[in-house]
Amino acid sequence: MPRVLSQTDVADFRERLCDAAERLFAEKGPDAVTMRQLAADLGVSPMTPYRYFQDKEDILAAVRTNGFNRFAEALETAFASVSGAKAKSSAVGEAYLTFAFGHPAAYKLMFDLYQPHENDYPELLTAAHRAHASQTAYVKELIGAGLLSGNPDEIGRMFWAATHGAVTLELAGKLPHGTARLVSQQLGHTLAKGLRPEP
Amino acid sequence: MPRVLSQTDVADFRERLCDAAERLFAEKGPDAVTMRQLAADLGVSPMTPYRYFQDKEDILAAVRTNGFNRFAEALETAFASVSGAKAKSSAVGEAYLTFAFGHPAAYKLMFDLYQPHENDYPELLTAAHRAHASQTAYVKELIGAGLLSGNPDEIGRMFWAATHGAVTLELAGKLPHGTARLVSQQLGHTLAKGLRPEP
DNA sequence: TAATTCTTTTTACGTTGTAAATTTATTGCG
DNA sequence: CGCAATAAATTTACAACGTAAAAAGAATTA
Repeated sequence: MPRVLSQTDVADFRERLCDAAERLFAEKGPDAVTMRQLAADLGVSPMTPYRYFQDKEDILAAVRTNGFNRFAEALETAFASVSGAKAKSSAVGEAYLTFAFGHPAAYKLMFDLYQPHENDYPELLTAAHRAHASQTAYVKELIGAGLLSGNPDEIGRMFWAATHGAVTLELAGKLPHGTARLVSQQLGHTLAKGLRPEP
Repeated sequence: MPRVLSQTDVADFRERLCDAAERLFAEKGPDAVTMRQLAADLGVSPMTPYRYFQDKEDILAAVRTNGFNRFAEALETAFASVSGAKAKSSAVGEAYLTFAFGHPAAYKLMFDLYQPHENDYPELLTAAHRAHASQTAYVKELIGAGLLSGNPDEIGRMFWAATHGAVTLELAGKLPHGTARLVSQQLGHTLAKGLRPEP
C-alpha cells in the first residue's frame, strides 16, 4: 500500500488552499484567480488540488463556508460581549459593518454572489443559517425589551436588507468611501423610531 | 476608397450587438457569454465585433449604459405619471422594483457590479447619474410637501440603500422569491414614519 | 525485493480573449 | 474600363484557462 492521506492531511491541505484562495480572491476577485495560481501558491502541480476538491466551484463553496462561520462568530461574540438589548444591537450592527468592510471580498462572496448549486454543499447551508441566526438574534432582544413591536422575522429582514443595501452600494462604488457606515446607522435609528411601540 | 462605415452603420451594429449581449447575459450570466457567441449570434466572424468595440469590457459598459438609461426612463415616466408627492413616491418605488425584477440581469450589471475602469466611459457615468437623480427626485417632493424632514441627500440614500438591499438579497437567493417587494414596502413605510416631522 | 495501489505530476484537449496576418470588397483615378 | 488604394472582415495563431486521461512516483505489505 502507498502512503494514504489521513483525515488531517486532507483537512490541512484544504485549509491551506482555502487560505490562499481567500487571499487571492481579495486581491484580484474570484474570477481572476486560476486553479494554476492556487496550485502554484501551495507549491504543487496544477492538478493536485483536484485530489482535495471536486472542482473550482467546490473551492468557492469551501471559502464561502469559512466566511459564513467567521462572520457568525464575530456577530455572536459581539452579541455576548455586552448586556442589554440596545447595547447588543449596536454591538452586532457594528460587528456586521466591521466584518463587511474588513473583509469585503469575503462579504461579497457570502451575500452578493448567487451560487446556483449551493444546495449541494450542506456545510455551506449550515454556516449560512448560523450567520443568519446571529444577525437576527438582537431583534428578538429589542422586541422582548419593549423597544420594538412587530413580527421579529419581518423586522429582522428589514434591518438586514437596509444594512446590506448600504454595504453593497459602497462596495460597488455607488456611495463615497466610508458613507455606508453612516447610512447604515441612520437607517438603524430611523427604523427603530418607526417601529417603536405606540404608547 | 472602400466603403466606409457611416455613423449609423456603426451605431446599428453596436445596438444589435448590445441587444444580443443583454439577452445572453440575462440567460447565462455575463461571464458565461463569450465573444464568439456574440459574434455568432449576429452572424459575423469572431473578430468582427472588435471593429465596433474596444474589447469585452467595452461591451459591458455599453450594456450597462443602456440599462441605466432605460431604468432612468422608467422612473422618470413613473414620476411624471401621477401627481402628489405621496403618489409619486409610490409610483417611483413601484417602478424601481418592477424594473429590478423584470430585468434582474440588467439590474445586477448596473448596481451590483464593480467595474474598475468605469470612469473611462463618460456616457456610462452620465447615464448612471441620470438614474441616480431619477430615484431621489421624489424625496424632495416628500420633503417639500411636509411629509418628511431632514437632509434630502441623506434621506435619498437611506431609501435607496433599503430598496437596493431588499432587491439584491432576493436576487442572490437570500430571501424567498417575491419577498423583496414586501420587505421594500415595509421599509418604505417604516422609514417614512421614522422621518415624519415632529408636530 | 517485488508487487500493489494511492498520490502526484505530466500531457493533452477544447475553449477563451484577442493580436497579427490575410483576404475580400468597394471606391476614386488614370 | 481596369487597377491601385484602403477600409472592413475573416482567418490564423497564441497564451492561458479548467480539467480529463495517462504516466510517473513513492510507500507499504507480502
